[in-house]
Amino acid sequence: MGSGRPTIRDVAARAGVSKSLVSLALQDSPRVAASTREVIRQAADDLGYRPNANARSLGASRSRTIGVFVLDLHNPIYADMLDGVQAEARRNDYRTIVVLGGQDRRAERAELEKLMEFRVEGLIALGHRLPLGAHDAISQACPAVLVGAEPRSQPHVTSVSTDDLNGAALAVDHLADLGHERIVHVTGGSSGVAHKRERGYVSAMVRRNLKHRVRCVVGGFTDDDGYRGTMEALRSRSRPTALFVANDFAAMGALAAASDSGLSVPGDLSIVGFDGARLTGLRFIDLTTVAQPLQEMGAIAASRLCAALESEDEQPPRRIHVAPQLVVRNSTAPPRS
Amino acid sequence: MGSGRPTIRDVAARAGVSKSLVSLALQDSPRVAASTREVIRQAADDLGYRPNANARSLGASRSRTIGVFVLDLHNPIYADMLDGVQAEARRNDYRTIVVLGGQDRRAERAELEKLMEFRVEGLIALGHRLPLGAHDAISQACPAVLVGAEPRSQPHVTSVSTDDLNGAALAVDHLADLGHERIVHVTGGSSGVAHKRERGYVSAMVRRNLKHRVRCVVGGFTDDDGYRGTMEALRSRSRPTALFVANDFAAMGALAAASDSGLSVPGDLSIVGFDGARLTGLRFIDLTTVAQPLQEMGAIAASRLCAALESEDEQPPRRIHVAPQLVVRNSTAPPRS
DNA sequence: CTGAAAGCGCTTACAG
DNA sequence: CTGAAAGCGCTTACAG
Repeated sequence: MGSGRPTIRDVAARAGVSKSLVSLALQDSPRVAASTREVIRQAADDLGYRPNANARSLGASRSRTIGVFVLDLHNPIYADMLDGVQAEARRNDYRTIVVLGGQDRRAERAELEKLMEFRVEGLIALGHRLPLGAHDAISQACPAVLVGAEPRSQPHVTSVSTDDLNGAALAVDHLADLGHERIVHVTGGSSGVAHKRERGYVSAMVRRNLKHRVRCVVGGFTDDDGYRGTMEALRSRSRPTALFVANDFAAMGALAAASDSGLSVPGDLSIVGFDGARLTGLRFIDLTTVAQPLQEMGAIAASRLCAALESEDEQPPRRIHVAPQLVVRNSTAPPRS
Repeated sequence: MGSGRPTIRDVAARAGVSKSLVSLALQDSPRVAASTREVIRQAADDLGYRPNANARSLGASRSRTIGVFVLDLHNPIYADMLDGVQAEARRNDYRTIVVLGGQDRRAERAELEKLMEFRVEGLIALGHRLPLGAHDAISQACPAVLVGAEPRSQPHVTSVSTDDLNGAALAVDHLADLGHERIVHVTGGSSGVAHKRERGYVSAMVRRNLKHRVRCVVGGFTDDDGYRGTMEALRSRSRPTALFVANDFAAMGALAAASDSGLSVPGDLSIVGFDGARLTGLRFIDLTTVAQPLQEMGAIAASRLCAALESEDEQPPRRIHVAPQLVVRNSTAPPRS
């Protein structure tokens, strides 16, 4: 196929002009007469002409394409981020190519190579870490922005992440305002994001004069992790009345642990998650959570990246923080008096 | 950027051979001497050479790329399908470009145009319908396969879908085997897939001599739809003891409706979903469901498409059906005696 | 087994 | 405002 499709040359012939003019006209260049432009447009339409993106990239020596690496499509928060990225990229007249990570390292590298072979001009990584091998990509002068975390060791990468400290504070304040004191944190494990949420919890507890109540149990970011962490928290003699769980998946595990322990939520136990995946809004889940502005984060990343690509001079890398928002649903209530 | 990167010409110079030979060697052509090949490989490595996919597509007049249209990334079943597609495409040495639908029609068309501009050689659509405008793409001799439904009006499109009739039968048999008789179906609405599941339910009920118990209430494929449908089903004087719900999202709505009605699941009410999204395996959900072999479906689609692209002669379109499998979890049990 | 040449479909100075 | 020409980085007959 391919050779059957009309090319710029066919359009030129039909419009009775040169190829160059067709190219210019289709780019909306002001250098072509309005009337000519119309004739060319018409000819292109008549022929059902579609530009060949590959040829265009090659000819222009730039692809106007940005690569989007999605760490784990099974976590729906990335779908939201992706929506934001796509919309903003389109607005800036950039194409996107999305590839998936998360499986084995080999596949992940291969996907990244693919991006490089397409000659993407920039990279957006959605996830809590840069994809393996991204370092190469970046050092080869392809600007990158990480959405969802701050890279520890890549100061030259721009990042867009939620203010996790403040997010944790929102959760603690909400629970404390309801009258809870025995608020336990089921942590997210040892990642950077998890640590921040943990630190945020601790300082908020201190600020609320609940320093003596501070207690963390180790969890993680999966359903299982949340389940186990919660079970451990509940084993304590002075049972918590509320849990702040590191993310929504783990919070769903906490919900299950509560139920398995014969505790009703929010009657016996209040639970707050983190992330604001749409899923948590399902009636059956109905989880109070600290929502990240996911679409906005994607949009900001795309808009930054496009700006960096447009301007010639190097943009300084930045750590951009967005504000989380507490979404109160049915998993939290005042403690039983 | 771009011009800074090494090209085939740089590799040729370093290896002391012609560009043609480099091209051939990198394609693993048997026409180049093993020793030469090694020299060339080495040179390429030394330079950190990465082929330019755009140039390659243009030069070869084919892209070795297939476009994947994903209807709704927020439904996690598509992530599973996508895994299958990607793995199989890679195995066949095809690249994939994935684009997202589901928002407004304009955006959907634009995404499809993008695919065409990349000159994808084939199209895989993940969802219950072909994307708007796909008809153009297909008529332009780009073979397409639809995963997740059978297109009603496009006989020239190959499709891979679950045997919904049989799937519904699995659900009914499971419930009937447990001893249920008042099994109500909360339908998926008016789509083709929904109709098949409904028909499957009816014939299975008849086969089990439960014809007099057949009862459908209108639902849909969302959480809300399932909630409303279930509420209606429960309002009846002879309350059902079991529900077969059209998909997993709706089944989660059913779970919520049961809970809001003070009914325990599976004690007072058994619920079976359909799709087998990973989500349903979460402890807190723990839903018995008719699982589609999602990854396999994606893989089959990719493998068919690649085969069609390799062989010169037109492949006849096919309706491929895969077998669903019942996953028994904790939302079903014998009825209270 | 290897090389010189033409071509893929665009874009972009450069002239006019 | 318009056209002829060179070039983007590959691949692919065609010779040898």
